[in-house]
Amino acid sequence: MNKRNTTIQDIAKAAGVSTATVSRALSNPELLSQTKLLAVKEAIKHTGYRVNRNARNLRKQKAAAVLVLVPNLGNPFFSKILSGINKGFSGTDYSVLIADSESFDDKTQRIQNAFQDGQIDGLISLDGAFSENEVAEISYHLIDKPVVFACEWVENTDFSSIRSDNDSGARLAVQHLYNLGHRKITHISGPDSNILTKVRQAGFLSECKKLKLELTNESIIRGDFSIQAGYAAASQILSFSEKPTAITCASDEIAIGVISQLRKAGISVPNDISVVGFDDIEISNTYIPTLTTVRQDRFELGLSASQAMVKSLNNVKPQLSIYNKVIDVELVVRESTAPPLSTK
Amino acid sequence: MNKRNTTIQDIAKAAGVSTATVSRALSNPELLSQTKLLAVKEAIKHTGYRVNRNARNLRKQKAAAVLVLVPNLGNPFFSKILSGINKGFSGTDYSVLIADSESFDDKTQRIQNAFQDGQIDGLISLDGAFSENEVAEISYHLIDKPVVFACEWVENTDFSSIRSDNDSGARLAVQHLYNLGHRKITHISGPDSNILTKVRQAGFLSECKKLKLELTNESIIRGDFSIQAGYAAASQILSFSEKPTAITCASDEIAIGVISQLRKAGISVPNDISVVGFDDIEISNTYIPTLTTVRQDRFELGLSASQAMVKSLNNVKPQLSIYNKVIDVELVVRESTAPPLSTK
DNA sequence: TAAAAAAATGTAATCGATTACATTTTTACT
DNA sequence: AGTAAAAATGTAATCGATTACATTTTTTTA
Repeated sequence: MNKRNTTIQDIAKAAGVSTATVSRALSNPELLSQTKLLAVKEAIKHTGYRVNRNARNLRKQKAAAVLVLVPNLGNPFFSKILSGINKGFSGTDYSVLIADSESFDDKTQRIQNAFQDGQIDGLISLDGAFSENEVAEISYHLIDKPVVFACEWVENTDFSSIRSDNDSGARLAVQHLYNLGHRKITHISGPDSNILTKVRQAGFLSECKKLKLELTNESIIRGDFSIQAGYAAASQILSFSEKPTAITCASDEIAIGVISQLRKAGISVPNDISVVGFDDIEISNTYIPTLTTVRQDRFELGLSASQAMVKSLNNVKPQLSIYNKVIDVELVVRESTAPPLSTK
Repeated sequence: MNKRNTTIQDIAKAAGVSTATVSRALSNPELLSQTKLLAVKEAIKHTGYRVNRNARNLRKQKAAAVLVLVPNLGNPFFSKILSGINKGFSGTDYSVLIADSESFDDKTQRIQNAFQDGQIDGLISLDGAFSENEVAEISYHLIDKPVVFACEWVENTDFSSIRSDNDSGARLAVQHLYNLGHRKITHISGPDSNILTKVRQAGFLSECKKLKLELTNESIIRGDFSIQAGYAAASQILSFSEKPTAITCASDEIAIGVISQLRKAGISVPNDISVVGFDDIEISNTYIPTLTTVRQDRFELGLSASQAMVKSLNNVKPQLSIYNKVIDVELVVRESTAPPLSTK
């Protein structure tokens, strides 16, 4: 089994043609006569020949691979996005490399290296946490290399991005609560620097204003996206003199943390306080109570991102953000929201 | 920025040495005199030169990449394992390719192709669902190519594998319930064909026998690892004339499904029935009730697998399973288990 | 200090496919 | 039928690093 590899030379000999013809049979079959094409195909089938990627890539100066940068691979939130990305590349002959932002201290460097090493042709980043400097670095060194942001993105750049309609999502949550009769709503936000947080919070505030809901400095609690942040936020809320009747969260994890902590304090969701999450992660549909939340189509996010990347790769276009897409979100009403006590 | 790449020739010229010397400076610096080494290093630093992976790999007949086969990328269970795998390869110059078993119909073919194409040097499979034929295929064609199974594995093969101590896990769950006073326990198992299921179920049965617990044909309910399977199992249990006082599950998802469904039928966990999960996924610690479960160290699983792979890769050893490892599990006692009603 | 051994360095072939350019064959047209 | 245009095919250079083998330099040894 392990002599020398079958090469294009072998095929050429077997089919009685030149190596150029074999190569053409592989990548531009329409250039060949039926006769030769058939002969080559026959020889290929017969020997089980497969092209050597390294040789092809070296000659073509391609990597035939794309790097996916994930902020934290251990976080299950990203798995569905990855799945979508993978789907988008199946059928193409690109490989998907996955890297975890957390695992190296200079991700900009790491990205540049990967490009320079000829390891990748493009970058899909689920991580939007890049400083202005870093973006400048990337833009400068990676001119005409395709970069697509998925889920998160970086403000004021020309990079393509595929994102959920976070603004609408935040508004839908408020509207839903408003329609149930809630008038005092608190928003638990994510980390300051995060773009999703900003947009969702802005949507929340804007919609509250639109509905003429009172806003105080207790209307926003800052956290991160974690369950622990939910715990902390719940504790804060418990200390408020006038408690909200409803809470919208920047993530489902926060929502779960909040609910779990409120419950420990004897406050029932949704009887005493309603809670809306964001994302619709796996567990939301089976948590007790099941979670009313804003669904992001994570698979679609990944799929669209990879499709945009494939297009970019084929056109060898500069990174002008030709491929931007905002994906609709949807409010999923479940058990964690109900009319406020006063109206019952 | 985008002229010709800096090559080893450029460095050679700049440093006043031959290309061979530059190459040695890169991979066998100990062969060089300080003088030349320094000159080369200087030139490299100065030009920002990076080796072209395709050229190197072509010449060395390596891919410098490993394929990770995931049964279902969309399932968050795998993300922590992936994270561990990634960690294990950071610092090496191997890339990690990820593929989703679900996304192609003939995974054996896919694996072989990846090897033949020179795309990968090794395979880490989180997917243990290979038929005898498939294993034979792989063994035959991939002689001396390293293959490591992580989490799942295939019986009666020589492939390396890193796995949790599933048997102990199952036993720990039974012992815990037994100690609480439970005498009638039902196990909700996973899909028939799955190796994890088999081992956990065997552990359950064996431990029950050891403790002289009565076993009936209602002692095992077959499902899959999903929440839905938990729903279904709960419905079945509700129909039993004599209900168990405790349930052990082949996964946390099942456990959550069971709890959620029992609750809808007015049965409280742990007051009426105790439930133990398996895995300790993210949510288990915040589900209501928080879940007593058997923790698998998924990160460690991935890390060990990648370390075994790196070793195999370096030794170019055949796939004799030199690198097997069983990782300890741990029972995490939380709220979903309590003494049975009768003893209260 | 000369010869032998060891260390350092260089030359050039090599990995396997692609493709610019050259040549041959076929088709189309007058 | 003869020629121009188009299609098919071939030849050989090329992508960039590695390494077998050859050669030079340095160190060791007698």
